[in-house]
Amino acid sequence: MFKPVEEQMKLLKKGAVEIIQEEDLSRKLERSRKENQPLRVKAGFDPTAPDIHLGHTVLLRKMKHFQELGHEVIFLIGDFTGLIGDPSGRSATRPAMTREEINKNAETYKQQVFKILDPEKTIIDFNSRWLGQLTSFEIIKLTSKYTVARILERDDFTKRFKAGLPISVHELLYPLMQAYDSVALQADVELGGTDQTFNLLVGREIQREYGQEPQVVLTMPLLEGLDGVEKMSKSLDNYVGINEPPQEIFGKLMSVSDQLMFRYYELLTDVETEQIEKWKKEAKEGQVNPRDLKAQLARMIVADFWGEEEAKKAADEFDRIFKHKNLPSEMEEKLVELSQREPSVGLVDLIYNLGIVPSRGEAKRLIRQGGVYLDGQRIDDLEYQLDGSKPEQILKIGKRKFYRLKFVLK
RNA sequence: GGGCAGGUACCAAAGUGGCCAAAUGGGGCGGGCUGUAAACCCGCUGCGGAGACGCUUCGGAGGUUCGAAUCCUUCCCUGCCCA
Repeated sequence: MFKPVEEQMKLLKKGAVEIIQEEDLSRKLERSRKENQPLRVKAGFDPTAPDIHLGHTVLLRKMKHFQELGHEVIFLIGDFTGLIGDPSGRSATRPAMTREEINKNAETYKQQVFKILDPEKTIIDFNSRWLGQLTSFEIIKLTSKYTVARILERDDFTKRFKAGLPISVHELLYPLMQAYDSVALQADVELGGTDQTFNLLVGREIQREYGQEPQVVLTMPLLEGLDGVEKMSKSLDNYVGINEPPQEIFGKLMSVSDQLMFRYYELLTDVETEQIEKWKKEAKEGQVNPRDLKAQLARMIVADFWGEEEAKKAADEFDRIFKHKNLPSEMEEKLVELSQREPSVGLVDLIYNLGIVPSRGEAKRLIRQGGVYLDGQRIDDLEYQLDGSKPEQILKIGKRKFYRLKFVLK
């Protein structure tokens, strides 16, 4: 029932930064195959960020690989952390979340996560189930199994400590709590981002202390955001949310650099590494137009979340607007009411009043700089008056924003 | 509790009585080039105004001054050192 170990390893290694220890993983796979027992694979998630973007999917996709190979994947929601308020975000102490909030977030998580994971095969669990049961005696016992010096080895603790930034005691406890999750779940493998390496390794130590075979740690890279430099995050606004409309996802992916495109192929698709390398070479030698590769990538990713049909539509629409410079097939409509007697309105007022820009100054700036088109005609006159007797006009702001203006006279 | 250093626009950071709506860099936005690439080039980036200019801003409040981001008082916040 399980595929040969070598074949499994190949898929599992794709995109991974580190596997500690690779031999351990082979051995576990070997045994699982022999005993026909799936591996227990754990990945933890914070209950605070229910808005999933492509960065999160790197890990989810790896979980999916395990599922496809027949293993048991546990999607662990760190609700215990949420309940007591994890301050590691520093600047402002994060307020503790309520049970209701966490449950709500968990629901949102499920909806989004199952766009990638197989709902039939995914076990969702909450770590409060066991962490909430620990007695203070047991907690002390747990903390006795690790030393302060070792905890401080963790890179960000070291940095904060050296920089004189505060580290509260319970933050020191988190790696241990997370490690205990592995004990409770008897995890064979734990997945996480490279930023989690330390915590994942503590899991190995603690499992050993509790007489379990240590888990294999598999880390995935943090996905670079659209800028290609910073990691993808909502706060930097360089992300692609998986709930965004197909058009939006497609467009954002097309704006990515060629270099980043290959990276995305590696981490966000199941295209084999050899194929990607081949494309890389071909693109460099001019045999393939990188644009086409990018369009294909964008289409694959849209298809993951919206299905093949929507993806094709998004691709066609994209070509339509940017390759053939046509109007998009669907545009946001804006109703403009004008008085019968004087059916005209100043362009600046219009843009501002429709809420397209935050201030009149911004509207003027756009016009002055030649970013405003009306029915395909660039308008750079600040005084320009729109004629409301023409009931429908197309307003274009910048390269991507289109509005269908409908004038209503009363 | 004592001592010290700080809090400036979206972020970083200069400015330490008028020339400051505030240098510079990043980010963002618009334009050019292009493959809606990236890189690069140009411009814009508090609000109102076509403009002249006016108004609101440099942690909060109050004060000195013809004039304050800059000086004084006080309060709040952050970090460091000592205890």
